[in-house]
Amino acid sequence: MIPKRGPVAETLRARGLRLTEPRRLILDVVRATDAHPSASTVYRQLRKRLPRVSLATVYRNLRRLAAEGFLLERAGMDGLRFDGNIERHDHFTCLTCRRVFDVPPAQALGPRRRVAIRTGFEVLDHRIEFYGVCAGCRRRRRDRRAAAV
Amino acid sequence: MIPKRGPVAETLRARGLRLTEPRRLILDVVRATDAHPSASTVYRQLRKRLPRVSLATVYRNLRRLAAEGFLLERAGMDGLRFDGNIERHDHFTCLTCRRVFDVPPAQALGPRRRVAIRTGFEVLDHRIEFYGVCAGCRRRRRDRRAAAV
DNA sequence: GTCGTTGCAAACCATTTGCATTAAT
DNA sequence: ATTAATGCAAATGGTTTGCAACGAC
Repeated sequence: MIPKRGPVAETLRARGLRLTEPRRLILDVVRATDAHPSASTVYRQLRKRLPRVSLATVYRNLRRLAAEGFLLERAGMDGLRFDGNIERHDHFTCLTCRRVFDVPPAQALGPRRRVAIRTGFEVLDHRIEFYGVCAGCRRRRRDRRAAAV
Repeated sequence: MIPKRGPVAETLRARGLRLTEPRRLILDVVRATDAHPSASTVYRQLRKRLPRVSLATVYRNLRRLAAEGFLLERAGMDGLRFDGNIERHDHFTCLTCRRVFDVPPAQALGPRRRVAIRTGFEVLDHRIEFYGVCAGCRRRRRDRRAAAV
């Protein structure tokens, strides 16, 4: 739970921004999950705590919070997503259930340097997206197979 | 230029699909560039050759061609993009000009196996997204600095 | 001739914006 | 008191869909 006074409030204030109730709760909702929610998912969650909030406010705050570095904005195949985890990390997308999981960052400094040398580009950052079948879907697949026998 | 008869036409026919003029030219347009065009960019290009074509046809074909494996569908921060290069490869996004460049695939089998072991997920594929400043933007930046002196 | 595909227009849906009002500082 | 932020409603813009006509096979 983000307090009304604290590092978040101060950082915002220093930039002429205010920690309003909707803003505080929106950051709260996104930080509380690792499911990379969409704006409308956040909205649905938020309304439980703040029934009069508008979807426009959710959008405005998600973008603003991302711009200020409190959240990460991600473009998924299914639209805009928000990530409360701002640490460096990679992602794993389950091709079966489509869920996106956080995974600890890979040490891919090798490839990074290689790209720089090959292309003359200045490589500042990188993310790896892994694709496959998550543990739950593997189990389900296995069970289904067993049942078919 | 994709011929009316050839591997593409045959693969499509085998799946009950037809190689129509719009479809042929759409695949052509996307394959002719490495700029990861959006639907409307493809549309603009296509109309030069087929003035009566509709945007709906472009969308329908891009999705269908991607579903059939002739193109890759990519979600960029600026919407849906299509990639005519279906070989395994990674991407480099210039943080200055926003362009996305293809880069040869990195040998990241190490990280891949590591993720599998750590998470119990079955990792089938992965893509690396690199971010930084491309050669053109670096040069421009350098020139601007030189001019400022 | 069959049936997948097209063009057109309307529908859809996520996201954004204008504006009068509210609330954080 | 000042002015950023909100709720609401309307607008926007990219993407999809229904349907009659068309065209690949």
